[in-house]
Amino acid sequence: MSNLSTTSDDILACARSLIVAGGYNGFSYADIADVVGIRKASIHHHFPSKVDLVRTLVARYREEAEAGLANVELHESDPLEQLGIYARYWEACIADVSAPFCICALLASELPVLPEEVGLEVRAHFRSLSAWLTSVLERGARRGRFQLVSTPRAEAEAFMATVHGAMLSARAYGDPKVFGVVTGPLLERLAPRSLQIRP
Amino acid sequence: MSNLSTTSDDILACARSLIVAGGYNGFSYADIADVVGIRKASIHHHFPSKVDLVRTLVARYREEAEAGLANVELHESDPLEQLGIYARYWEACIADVSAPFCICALLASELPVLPEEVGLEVRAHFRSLSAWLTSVLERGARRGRFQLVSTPRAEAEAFMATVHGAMLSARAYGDPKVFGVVTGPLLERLAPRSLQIRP
DNA sequence: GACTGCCATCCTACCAGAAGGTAGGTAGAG
DNA sequence: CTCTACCTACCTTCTGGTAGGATGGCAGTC
Repeated sequence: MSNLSTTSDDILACARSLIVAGGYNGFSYADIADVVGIRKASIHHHFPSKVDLVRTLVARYREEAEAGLANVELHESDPLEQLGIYARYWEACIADVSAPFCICALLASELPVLPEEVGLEVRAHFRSLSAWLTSVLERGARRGRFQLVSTPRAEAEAFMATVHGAMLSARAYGDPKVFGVVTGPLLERLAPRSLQIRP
Repeated sequence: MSNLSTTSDDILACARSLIVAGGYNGFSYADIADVVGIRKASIHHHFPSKVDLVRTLVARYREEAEAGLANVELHESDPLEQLGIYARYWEACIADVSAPFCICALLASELPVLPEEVGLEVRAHFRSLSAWLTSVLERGARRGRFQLVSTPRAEAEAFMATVHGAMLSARAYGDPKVFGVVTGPLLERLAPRSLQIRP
């Protein structure tokens, strides 16, 4: 039933983990070929160029992310819990070795040398994530659930930046726990104990 | 008087800006040769291998950073102002095009594919910066200048993560102002208005 | 069912250029 | 005479990418 062969997905999954490890210039078609068990040229059949590969990869990542956030919205209505689910999702990803970094955050750091088409996708993810966080914070503030120091937009940007920075620190220290140490108080601060008891 | 020729410094400065743009795998000896106006082979005279080049580059960066922080310590005794100087330093770097990213933060994102020797220097910078921030926050808390939610160490990690994430966001949005939007409230939060009037 | 053409997948074999790096030489300063 | 800084010329390996062929499944048609 799947309209895309498993090989194509394997290539994408492999490229994803390679990008997570070393960014756009940190891997080659040969690396993917080795892991997937296919010849270099065969990858070009599925993705004519490296730009094609990474662009579709990031586009799909964005879709998944947006679907994930929509799902959070669907199953949890409390803004604080929504942010908690988001933070704990990454905490889990970083704790097991599966995906210890957001590929868009990683690629954003090399934006100046990224192919334009890839860069556009990366920027779009930032806008989309920031928009969601802003809406959550806005709603939370309206309901008196959050105690915001500045505007929802600014708080959203700060939240996103801290999460991304926490990923970086966890990687730098080689210690997954750092992520939780940084992001835990982040939620705590948005909704101090006094607000924890729901009306 | 300088025990290192200007060429050597030129190479380092050039490599630095190239790394800021695209990380370890984002530049080549040929790129440096083009900019500095020298042949590829001549770079090998100053830095036998790429690892040598980047290791000394990061080592020097660390030295400069530590000297800079020591200097802050020397000229400003107020902890809040110290953090302010640090934050505004980066704000200025990002605002003009000079150095819109901390090379250690950038390199940390590609840590898994970095040569070990370079990785060690990068990690060392994180530890050193975190130690300084911790000491500043500790002192500030003792003096009743800061209102800390968690331990000085945790607050320091959060501060550092947020600054790094703010660099990333500024780059992703292509808008230097984002850095200030994120880091401004960060200081504001540590020392609320009520504490601003010094005893 | 057998024949046929088509298309997707994967292959071997190749290419040009870029990568990091080496060998060996020259010019000038001390 | 030596040492530093730089050069030309070259090497190997990797890079993303191409050309063209083998295989094999799946229509449609007789």
